Amino acid sequence: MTIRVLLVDDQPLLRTGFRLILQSEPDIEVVGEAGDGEVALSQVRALRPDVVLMDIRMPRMDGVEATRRLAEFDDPPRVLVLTTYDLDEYVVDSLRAGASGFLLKDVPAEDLVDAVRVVHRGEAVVAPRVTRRLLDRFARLLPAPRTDDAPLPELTDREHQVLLLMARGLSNAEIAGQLVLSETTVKTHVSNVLMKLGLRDRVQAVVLAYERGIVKPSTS
Amino acid sequence: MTIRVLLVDDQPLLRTGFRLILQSEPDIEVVGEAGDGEVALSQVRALRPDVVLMDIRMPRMDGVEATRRLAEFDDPPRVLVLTTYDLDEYVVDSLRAGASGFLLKDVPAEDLVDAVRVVHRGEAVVAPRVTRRLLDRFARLLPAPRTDDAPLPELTDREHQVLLLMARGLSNAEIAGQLVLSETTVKTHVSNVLMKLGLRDRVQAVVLAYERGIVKPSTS
DNA sequence: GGCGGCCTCCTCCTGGAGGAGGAGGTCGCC
DNA sequence: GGCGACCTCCTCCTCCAGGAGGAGGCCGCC
Repeated sequence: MTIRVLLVDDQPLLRTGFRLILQSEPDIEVVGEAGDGEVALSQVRALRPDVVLMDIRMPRMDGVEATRRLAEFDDPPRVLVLTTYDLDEYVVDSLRAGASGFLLKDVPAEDLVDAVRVVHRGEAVVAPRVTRRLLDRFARLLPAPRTDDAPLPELTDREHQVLLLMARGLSNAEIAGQLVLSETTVKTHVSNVLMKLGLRDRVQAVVLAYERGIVKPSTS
Repeated sequence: MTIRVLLVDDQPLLRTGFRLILQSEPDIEVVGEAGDGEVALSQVRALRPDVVLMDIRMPRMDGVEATRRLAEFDDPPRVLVLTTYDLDEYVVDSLRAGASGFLLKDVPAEDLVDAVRVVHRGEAVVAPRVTRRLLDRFARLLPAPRTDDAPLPELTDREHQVLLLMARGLSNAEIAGQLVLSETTVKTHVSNVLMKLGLRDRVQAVVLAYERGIVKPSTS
């Protein structure tokens, strides 16, 4: 089983270069090429590659848009984005579009073939220079610097457990059902949680749970 | 100029293994070891390493906390986190703490020394298996372009306003005070919000507000 | 003008939430 | 054994939340 690769770049010379590199690997097969995003889409439909090496800047349809369209395919190929510059927005947009990796075009041959194998097995790879920027940006997006001035060590396991269920919008009766307890017991735990955290009601408990990162959004 | 490395792991055997791998590289020098986070901090002060290989799970002070403290140093070392499992929370917490890389402990020797060089020159590296999860998570955090376009189109301005205050933990009476309304009116708006969104009570409204990104956990 | 959407406020009513104040149980520690 | 922390489950009580079913006023549109 070879890894079927499609090359997408508007510069024929670059495609040739990549083809030479990849073709010399026994487990990789370059099944086609495309010079813009639209051709890439039809090539993917026709050739069913496993991995697409995708340039960002291309005429007609750019790599980001093409990646986005590919993500809507049944059994879509993995997309490995290749950019000349490590520009943040390209990286972020591609990622949002569903790419599995980002490399710079000056990538060493060995790293390129490694990356093809990595994305093919469902993992992801990002060029180190890009990773740094990506992590910086990621860190800024994260729930916050977490000033752990007032942690919540005072909560017992049971109380913490109840808090988590509360934070998912469950009523006392539902929590009781979930934990196989009487509603009375749940009310006791809830009361203790509120008292310990200095809160008025379960609504504030939910707010605190999200603000402190005890529960995090986007689980759904 | 060699790269000065400090090994931090509570398992001496692992430290020895890493030491052997790194020591064989001409441009890398292992200047010290530490068995927990606290020792690591004093070692960094004394030895001024360029790169710290940091385990996550350790007694006394774990790797995440140690990384966070290191970030507050003048001219802090780069931290390369090593963990046994590719657990999401560790990754995210480490990055937030300021780590420059994240590797699994079963990393091939060659990749390890590469990673040390990469973080030393200010770039970053993440294990492919972890990268996939990280990117998925990152993608969810990003300002979603289309799914967020019409999350709650049916809410009127007033209802949306009430929802925001509800999501901050305010009671009906407090919302009424805030918006200069009667409590009755607020209750009407709340009821409408719940009905339109198909929710049971304000607790679920708060959960939805956070999950849909209508309100976001903030630094404050 | 009439109609519909939105905002405002009302009363009556039920149910759940949460506090007060218990009690019995297990477990680990001194 | 005694003590304290934790988990479990009571009862009585109050109060807010939320539904049902209104009503009047404003505004834009046909």
